[in-house]
Amino acid sequence: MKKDNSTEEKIKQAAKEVFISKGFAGCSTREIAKASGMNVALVNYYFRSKSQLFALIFNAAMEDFTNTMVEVFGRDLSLPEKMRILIDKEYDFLSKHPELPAFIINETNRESGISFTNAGFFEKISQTGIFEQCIEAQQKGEMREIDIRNMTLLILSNCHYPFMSKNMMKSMLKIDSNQWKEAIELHKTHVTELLVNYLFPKK
Amino acid sequence: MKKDNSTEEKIKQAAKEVFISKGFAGCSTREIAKASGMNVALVNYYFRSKSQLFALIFNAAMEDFTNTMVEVFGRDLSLPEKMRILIDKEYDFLSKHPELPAFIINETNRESGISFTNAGFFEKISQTGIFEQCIEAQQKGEMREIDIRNMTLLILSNCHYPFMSKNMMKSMLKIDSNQWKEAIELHKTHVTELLVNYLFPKK
DNA sequence: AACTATTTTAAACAGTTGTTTAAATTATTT
DNA sequence: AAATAATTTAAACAACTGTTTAAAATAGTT
Repeated sequence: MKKDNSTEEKIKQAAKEVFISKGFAGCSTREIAKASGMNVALVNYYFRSKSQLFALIFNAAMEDFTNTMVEVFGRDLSLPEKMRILIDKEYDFLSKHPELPAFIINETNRESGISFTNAGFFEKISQTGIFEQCIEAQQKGEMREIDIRNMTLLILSNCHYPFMSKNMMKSMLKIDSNQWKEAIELHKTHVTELLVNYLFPKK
Repeated sequence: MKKDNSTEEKIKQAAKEVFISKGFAGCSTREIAKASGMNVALVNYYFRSKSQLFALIFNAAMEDFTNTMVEVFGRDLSLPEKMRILIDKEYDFLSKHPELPAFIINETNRESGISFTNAGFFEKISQTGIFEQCIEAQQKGEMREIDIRNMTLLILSNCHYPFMSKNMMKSMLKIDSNQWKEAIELHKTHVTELLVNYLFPKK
């Protein structure tokens, strides 16, 4: 049937890069076609429309985006251990994919944007048993009384924002890329202590 | 001379709203013209080009964006007091302008985007004397040994991200706008304690 | 009043946008 | 080898993009 399935894959790969770095509104189908070495008609031949191709990319990105959390929460570890490992893994992952948080948040905010099926994030997190583990830890007095939503927001804020704000911080603080890299590496240790100390205070 | 200076002002006001909510790439000059009740030619008559109008809006937004920090740091207060007031004021400000952080960060990340003169942010912050106050507090042992850049990043992460991520969080956590509002109000208190406790630990 | 400068308008411009068409090419099946 | 199906191409489409033009309308000056 298919002469060369790598055409479809090439377009998808190029679309991923272009969409994530420029956003839906910031690029054209012709740009994606050129980046993949194909022509415009092929983009719509394989994916029907710019919007449908985008939805594909977005949902995959969302999957990657929430993967680490689901994976780490699902392990058999204490909460402070999970927290430390999660932050470490998030910083690792985002060092390789620094554009992802801004992409997700942007496109989620775009009017008439993605339908955002949520891809069952809440359910996946729920199935890890993290909620029960938190409630239990709170009853034992090992964890601060904090809504799980606020805990999530604290984690995401301190993991995502440093990468999203790279260019802004470089300009505001007048630092170059090397200094930023140093600052980020140091920042990870601050964030870890900050969150662990706050969420699991020693009496 | 000017028949009606409100024309220029109307366009500027409409441009501000449209640019901030849709971004430079996400809107057209015709959309701005229509939003202001004027026509396309007038936009370029008063502002020469979409880019120049955008630069005007962006720089003003950047000014608003960094205002609170400069203002609070310039007061005659202790560092923990400044921190508490700053967070309170940031949450107040961002409740009224929730789209601003995402706008600034997005446009700062856009390729061939704004020249971003920085508007002397670093100098303005420096002139408040906050750096010296931090060093002094650290020498007295009242403040944790932390680079001022990392301190800044901690503050911005925990103030900006909650507002930028509103739609994402609503979807991920399956909550409505009222629940989000409650969560944000609560979050402010968490962030305040989190940061004050970390930066100014009691021995 | 006539004249000048400023503001507003409608129309046009060249280029780009997402998408579709129909023909050409290639692969697969018979 | 012939017939069928899948893939690729170049070209076209209508709508929209930022910007400019020249004429019309208005305001200000003499």
